[in-house]
Amino acid sequence: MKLSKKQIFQDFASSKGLKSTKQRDTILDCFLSCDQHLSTEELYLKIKKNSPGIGFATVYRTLKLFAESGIAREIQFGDGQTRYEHLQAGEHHDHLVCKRCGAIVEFENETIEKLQSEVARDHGFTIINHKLELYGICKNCNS
Amino acid sequence: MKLSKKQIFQDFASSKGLKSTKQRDTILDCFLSCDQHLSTEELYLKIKKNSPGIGFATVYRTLKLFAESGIAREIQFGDGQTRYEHLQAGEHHDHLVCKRCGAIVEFENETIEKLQSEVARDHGFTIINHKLELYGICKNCNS
DNA sequence: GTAAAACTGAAAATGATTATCAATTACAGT
DNA sequence: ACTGTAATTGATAATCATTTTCAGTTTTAC
Ligand SMILES: [Mn+2]
Ligand SMILES: [Mn+2]
Ligand SMILES: [Zn+2]
Ligand SMILES: [Zn+2]
Repeated sequence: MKLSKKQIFQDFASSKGLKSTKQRDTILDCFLSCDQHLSTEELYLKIKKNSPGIGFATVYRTLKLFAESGIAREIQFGDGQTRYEHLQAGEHHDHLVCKRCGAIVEFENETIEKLQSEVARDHGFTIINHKLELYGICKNCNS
Repeated sequence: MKLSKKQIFQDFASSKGLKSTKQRDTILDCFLSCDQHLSTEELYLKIKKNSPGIGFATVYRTLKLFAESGIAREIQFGDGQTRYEHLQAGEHHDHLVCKRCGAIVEFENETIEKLQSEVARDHGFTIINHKLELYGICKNCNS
């Protein structure tokens, strides 16, 4: 059976000796209920609506923990803000980004991934991770 | 015949009504004589050796002009610094980046590029540019 | 219950980059 | 060569996202 993200984070927390606090619970709930690819500030503003009192330093700190625990992935689309997306363990995808409206579409392409491995092998590299982003104009903005 | 980068920048400058200054000449010479993928600060420090007096604001401004003129490309490898690399008109390449020693290897792969176009087409996107970076451990650091 | 260690929010600090501004310089027209 | 205007420059201040600091608070093991 697949562990829930909440469970995964709890396991991570206890293995690290982190304490359980209501702030982290609040942030985790909001993060999980939110759309993908939110910036730290966007999430902070959402959280403040229901839970004023939570400081932005805590949101920054907590999102980093989510990434470390494996339930989130840090991404940057070049707009100067770090974003976080939900990460399903073992899954991977890349992104199409609309330069006009900011829309983000996810895709997976096994052939591209394979070719990347080949390129790395040809150069003696051991790949740890990669970043593939296609920037352009989306269907909506085109029509 | 292929225009030199110096020529290209001069043409760009005059078409934009930019004036010719010794600072820009100095920065252009240093940039062209330097290795690829230098950060603004790295270039600034190199320039200061021979030409103290040049301010870093000018280096920042001038590198942006180089990018605008088409002789340089802005790149970011996630270390928080913007880097600039020489750009041959019409050419394109992607990067392998060593997470241990920082080595950067360039590669081109026509098949990957084609597959990217297909992915974009399948999603109704018109691609403007893309970013493909493979992060890992290089041959040297592996052995 | 107590004490040690982790956590928190507010505020200050950081680091890369950009904007401001007064002084300098380039250059087109005389 | 002289002049006027607009571009350029370097120093400095300002931004902006993120991180650090720190004093007070909360968790949790004993
Ligand atoms: Mn995604
Ligand atoms: Mn390159
Ligand atoms: Zn769009
Ligand atoms: Zn290496």
